[in-house]
Amino acid sequence: MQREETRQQFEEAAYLLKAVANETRLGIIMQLSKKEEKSVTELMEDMHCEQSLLSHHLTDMRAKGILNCRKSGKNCFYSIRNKQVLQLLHCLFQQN
Amino acid sequence: MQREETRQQFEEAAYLLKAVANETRLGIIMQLSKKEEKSVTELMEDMHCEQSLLSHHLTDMRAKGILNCRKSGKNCFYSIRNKQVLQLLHCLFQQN
DNA sequence: AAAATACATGAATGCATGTTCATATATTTA
DNA sequence: TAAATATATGAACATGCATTCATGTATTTT
Repeated sequence: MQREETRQQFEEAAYLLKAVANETRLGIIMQLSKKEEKSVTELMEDMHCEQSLLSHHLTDMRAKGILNCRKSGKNCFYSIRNKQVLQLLHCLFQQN
Repeated sequence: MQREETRQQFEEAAYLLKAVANETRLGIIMQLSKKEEKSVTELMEDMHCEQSLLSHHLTDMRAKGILNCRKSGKNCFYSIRNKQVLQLLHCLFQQN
């Protein structure tokens, strides 16, 4: 595919898109866009999502640099690290 | 997950994201964002992408309502149908 | 009408992803 | 210190997706 720099940009963009191209993940990002940080339990309740499934997604998005995690006692507070996903979310849900 | 309307919005958004979350597909969209419409051969050359692979992606994106196809003689001219992907592309590659 | 061109299709394969279930770990509370 | 709470992890499985190869089909050119 075209110039090498462009190709790499596409690889990176595709990587990011893949990392969020999922209903549950978009839900997580949406929730975290509303409240700086939320615990897993909080997310579970907001989203009616099963603990284990949520945890897998959170762990994975964290590993991919999309989310941050702050531990505090029994809780784990997640927040958005890669701000580009916020723009993406906005772009997807803007009301034109 | 949250209110049903929101859930559905997320499903739709995830569907769109999945449909473009791929290096080759982003390349196609980028090319088509530069020139209203292009034939498969033209895309092949621009992208150094194998015919069959390209065709699969094109067919699929067309089936998903992202691209349009206009036949003319031996050629098939593809163009962008779902304009939202242009916004997405712009969002992904804007230079801040 | 035969050959060439442009594109699509389908099978096969391998890898990635989403989900569930069971279980582990760390922390706190009783 | 035992039980409860919050979260993570890993195996297992099913499904999806990207890619390649071989071949099909339609159109055009010779």
